[in-house]
Amino acid sequence: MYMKNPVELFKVLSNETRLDMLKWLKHPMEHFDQPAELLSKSLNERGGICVGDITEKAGLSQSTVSHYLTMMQKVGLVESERHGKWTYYRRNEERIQEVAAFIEKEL
Amino acid sequence: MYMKNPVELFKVLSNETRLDMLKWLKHPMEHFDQPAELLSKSLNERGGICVGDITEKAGLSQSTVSHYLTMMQKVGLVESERHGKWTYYRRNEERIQEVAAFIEKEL
DNA sequence: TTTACATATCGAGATTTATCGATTAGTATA
DNA sequence: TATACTAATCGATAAATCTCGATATGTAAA
Repeated sequence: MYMKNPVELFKVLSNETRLDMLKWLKHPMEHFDQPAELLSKSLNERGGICVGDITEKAGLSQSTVSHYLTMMQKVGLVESERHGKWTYYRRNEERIQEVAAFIEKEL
Repeated sequence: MYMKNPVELFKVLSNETRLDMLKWLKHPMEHFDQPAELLSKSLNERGGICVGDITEKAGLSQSTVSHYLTMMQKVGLVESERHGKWTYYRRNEERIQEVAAFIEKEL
């Protein structure tokens, strides 16, 4: 079981907005339903959502949201992919299951 | 799945000492092995450890450790039982498994 | 090659958490 | 009941986190 720094991970998880973001990214279609002509902007081929859309949904500043996403990426909860001007973020489901397994067996 | 306030829970988990305490309480015999004549002070019938012993092990002040244990109890990670002058704390294994299940299925 | 736009980073003030020593509250014993 | 001891609470300071606006960086289009 690999869990390098549980404290950092839990710090990232101890914020309402960041938890919301994980939830939104779990079901992007439900939370980011846009007109069809905008879908190509919002959703890349693997379901990632761009920072701008997440910012709008979160109701916080762009800098804060970008910072949050970077934190989440650093502990492996999400991964990102840049396409042109946009950076798309999506959940790292494997990592999330690792976290669950860590708590179940090692906490 | 019952998880009233995940943010509070994760806040409690985002501290090295509190994580250590959970680990110590998981295997009390390994971490609190005392001379036989002191066992009755250290261990109550269900494996709880008293605040004094945890304080000594943690290397923080008594007030801090008591505060930490109270936090952990409030989110259900541990439970306590008072016997005379001592309050014995032990893990709430059911709750910990609930947390794992929450992350696995709902995060 | 300017310009425009999306995201990332920086610096700072407000809020929250960590941690202590001192004190208070319970409990048992002399 | 006076004393001693364990744990909980209180008040305060230091450290960390939250969050913003401003600025910088990267990319595409004019």
